Amino acid sequence: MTRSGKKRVDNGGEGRARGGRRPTIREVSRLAGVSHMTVSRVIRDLDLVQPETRARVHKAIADLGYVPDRAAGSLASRRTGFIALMLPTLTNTNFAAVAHGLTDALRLADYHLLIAYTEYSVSEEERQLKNLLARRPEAIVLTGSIHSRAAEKMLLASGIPIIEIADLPPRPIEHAIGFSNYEVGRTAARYLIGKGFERIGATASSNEGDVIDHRGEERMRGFEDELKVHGRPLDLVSRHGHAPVSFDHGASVAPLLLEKRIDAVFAVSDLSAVGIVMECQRRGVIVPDDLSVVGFGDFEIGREINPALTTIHVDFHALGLRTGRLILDLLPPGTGRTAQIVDVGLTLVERASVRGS
Amino acid sequence: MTRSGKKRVDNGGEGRARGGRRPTIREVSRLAGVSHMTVSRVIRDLDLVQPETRARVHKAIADLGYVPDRAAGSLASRRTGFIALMLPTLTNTNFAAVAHGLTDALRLADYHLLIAYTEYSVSEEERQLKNLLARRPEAIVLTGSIHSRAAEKMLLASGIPIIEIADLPPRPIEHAIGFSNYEVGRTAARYLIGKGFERIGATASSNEGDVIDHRGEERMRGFEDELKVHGRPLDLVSRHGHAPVSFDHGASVAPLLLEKRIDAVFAVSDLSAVGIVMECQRRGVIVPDDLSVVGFGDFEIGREINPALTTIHVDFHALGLRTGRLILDLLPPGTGRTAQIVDVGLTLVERASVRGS
DNA sequence: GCGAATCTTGTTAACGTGCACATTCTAGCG
DNA sequence: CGCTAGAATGTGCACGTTAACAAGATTCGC
Repeated sequence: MTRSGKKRVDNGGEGRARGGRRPTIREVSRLAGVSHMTVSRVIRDLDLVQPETRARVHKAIADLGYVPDRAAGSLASRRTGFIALMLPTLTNTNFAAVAHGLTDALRLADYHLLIAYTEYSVSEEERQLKNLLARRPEAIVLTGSIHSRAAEKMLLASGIPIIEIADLPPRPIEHAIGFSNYEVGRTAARYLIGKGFERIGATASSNEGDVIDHRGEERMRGFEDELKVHGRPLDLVSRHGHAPVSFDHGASVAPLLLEKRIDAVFAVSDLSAVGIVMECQRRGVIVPDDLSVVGFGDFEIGREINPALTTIHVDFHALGLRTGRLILDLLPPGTGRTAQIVDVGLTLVERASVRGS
Repeated sequence: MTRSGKKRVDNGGEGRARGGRRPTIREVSRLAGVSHMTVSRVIRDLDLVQPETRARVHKAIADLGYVPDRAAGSLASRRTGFIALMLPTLTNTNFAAVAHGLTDALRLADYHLLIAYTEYSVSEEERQLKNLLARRPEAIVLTGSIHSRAAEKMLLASGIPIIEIADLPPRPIEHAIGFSNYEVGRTAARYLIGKGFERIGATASSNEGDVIDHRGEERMRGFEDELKVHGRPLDLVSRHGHAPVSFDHGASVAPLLLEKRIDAVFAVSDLSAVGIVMECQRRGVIVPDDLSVVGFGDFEIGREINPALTTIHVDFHALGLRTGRLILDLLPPGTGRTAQIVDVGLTLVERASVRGS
């Protein structure tokens, strides 16, 4: 007991809160007349505490307004209860839906999401990743498949489950839950070719330096490859502006499409597609008679506009849920670490923005 | 030195990583041939380390792939680097913009946002709050002004800066950065009355039990009060569906508005307003000739639709930035704690969805 | 009614870092 | 050359919790 003598004696009272600082588990234990471990057991609901003791502890907790300190708990238990999530942006309702789905799956297990966003920059991803890993997340979820060398190295060294979502990389780092953006592009191209269109185009952002919408680019690649397979020219496929695309991107691209006398266009995102439709409205160009439009992402707005937007649907909320459940499966220590690759698939939703549908 | 003798000797090597566990600052220090404090200083960039020592430490960090453990750092320094942010939902680009703005302001200071969302439920807010406080955030940002008694108590007891955003409560808990939702409603009403409309309506969600869009309701209240001031009837103001409103809400509400032969309608959110405009398009009802529409929030889509939506604009990204900067001002210990109340104002943006504009 | 099993509670030592203070080293000065 | 101020680095412990194990209390079977 040599150490107790050195302790500051700034809280003579039994379990009284110390100057300004938040009460600790020991203060609760003193007030309740038990050891701090008993309090710890009550907090974590460990079921080995007698009802009356438990009640006494609960009262002390309430009286003091005690809130456990998870940082201390994390250190002792080596479990932080953090899941890291890295997204390109939050101002895209589909990505936000992923975050919601993940949270919904993890809520009961008392996990917290640590969200970072990269603005589509590979170097920013690396920077954010370093910050996130310092919080010792128990799993890390990230979008896309393009990462910096250093980022991949950090991920591998972290020793935690790594889940890439919203794409199916050819060589996933570990787990992957998503769909093939390449197939999205092919599906769109096949659909438009099947509808008998002659002058088929596509539009996306151009990739400038570090800022790359890799998944959008995959969709473009699939689209182009499918055109090639059918012996179609690629000269109507174009890239403009910087990632991410937006309504405005579509609106500003529309005149270029019309100039090229395109019959049908695939936009790598509904946002852009909606922008195109709106600009056509303004110019008296009839969609789908004069120009047919296919988007991607099945954003809510696509269902509301006139004509309603034909698009390729992916259930992003479900994707988040699924990811959350995978994490819950993976986390109990000793769980086998065979890599999971899940294709959640995609659906072409025919609405009215394509002629002949 | 009685304790060192008891230490486990599972890492005989100098600074070699221990079985599966991540390297610690002490392993780095051994490899670099310095004390752990020197490493700590290098990590935190404290400028009292000789260049060559610093280089040696950096090399050791790189060789081991060392990543500092912020949970341990938090415990020791009593500073977690967390800012808590509670939003109704993330799938609303304006709230997402707040999160972006906040992150942008805090990025350099190495803070992490801890985001929770309440789905517009007061009890869920309380639950989330308890979880958040266990992470010992250094400040907490929350939306709106309605909280449970227990939540307010926890907030006050936390001892950290509390910032309510996106509204200006009559009696803020502490700081507030936002605008008056009540004034939004009044502004909309004044505008429509000024334009000479006779049959003026408004639409919002109805509040069911625990799930309340309080800020939307404030806008409605302001709208109604202004109608009253001008001796107008309130029978065209109605509430339908549950929060949050959406495009679909507007679309399903539109027929009811048309049935009532309303001239002009204020929707508490652009999302709903856009839905109304789209449904009118479908029914051959001309906006603004047959029905004028005013929204709120200035969502990007409102600028794209035809006719473009007249709305009330608030810069949510700037609101987030401003909040971040306030936090940075507030955090250095010893900073005066006079409550800051900031009105970021609002602007009516006239576009084409109102007749006579 | 006594020993073993079980249930309940307590004791001690980590967890990995930062603070406060102590110590060593270096340069400058008379 | 000795002394001192200041720069550079080191020592010991505390931060608030949980894991592991120990010990006391209670129950049960025969």
